Amino acid sequence: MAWELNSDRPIYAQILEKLQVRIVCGTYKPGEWLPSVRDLAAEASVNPNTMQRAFTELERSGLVITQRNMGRVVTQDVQLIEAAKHRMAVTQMNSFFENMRQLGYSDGEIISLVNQTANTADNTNT
Amino acid sequence: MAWELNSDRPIYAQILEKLQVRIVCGTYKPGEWLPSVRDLAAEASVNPNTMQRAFTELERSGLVITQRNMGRVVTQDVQLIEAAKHRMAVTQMNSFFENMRQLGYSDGEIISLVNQTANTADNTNT
DNA sequence: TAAAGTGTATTAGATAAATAGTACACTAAC
DNA sequence: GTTAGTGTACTATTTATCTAATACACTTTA
Repeated sequence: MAWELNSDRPIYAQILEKLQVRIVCGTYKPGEWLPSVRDLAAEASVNPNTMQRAFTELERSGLVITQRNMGRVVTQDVQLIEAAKHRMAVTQMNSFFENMRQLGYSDGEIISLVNQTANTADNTNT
Repeated sequence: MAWELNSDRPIYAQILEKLQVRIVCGTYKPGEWLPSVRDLAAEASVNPNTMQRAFTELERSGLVITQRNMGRVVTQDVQLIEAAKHRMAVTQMNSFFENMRQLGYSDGEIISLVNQTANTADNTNT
């Protein structure tokens, strides 16, 4: 599983986002036990402290529940997961529109460009 | 003019992007003299060294030309500016699609959501 | 009981980024 | 010539992040 961490943002923040994505997109399923902090840190080639910090931040969203001395599980509250997914999508949408408008594109142009991009097959490997 | 710098990324990188945007969207027009490093630093509430670093990086794109001991001007090469604008738009589009797909949305759903968001009037102040 | 595996906490060191303060060489305007 | 305003360079300090290396309390399992 690729983590693809780069150095232009704090690593713990990148890990936090990736964990959120994996939960809302179903890679980690509701009620499922997560790998241990040490294992995930090794998988991501990162210090355990860094992974721990990412989880500490992730706790607050309620998407994972820590069962001390046993591990962590993904919440079984599918509505909470769906709400997080929706919230992340809205954030993506708004920042996308804001950035495109700042570049000088009208909403019509944005829609047109989105349709073009969606109809292009080879835009997944950029 | 609002700079809206936050701490989750290097400040010089954020400034660099904002300067690029201001050039491609016409806030700073072709051939126009830019404010001095010291003035811009004061305007952005940032150390002059940080603003200087942003400009040093910006030089490489060719969007601004430094005339030593006199100041900096925006390039008059409108094709270069247009190319930069297009490149930034493509980058925005691709990362947007990548992120939305990772969240589990199909291209059809993305297009639908984009249309909804564009038709919503109050999404500029989020 | 003993061992292995959890989350968690702590201390120390390394690195990058931002700030602060100062200085230099040059140009334009007075 | 003098002064003000450019870009640029330099050192030192502070802060945040990441790493490294332990250590502890607890649960599960053998």
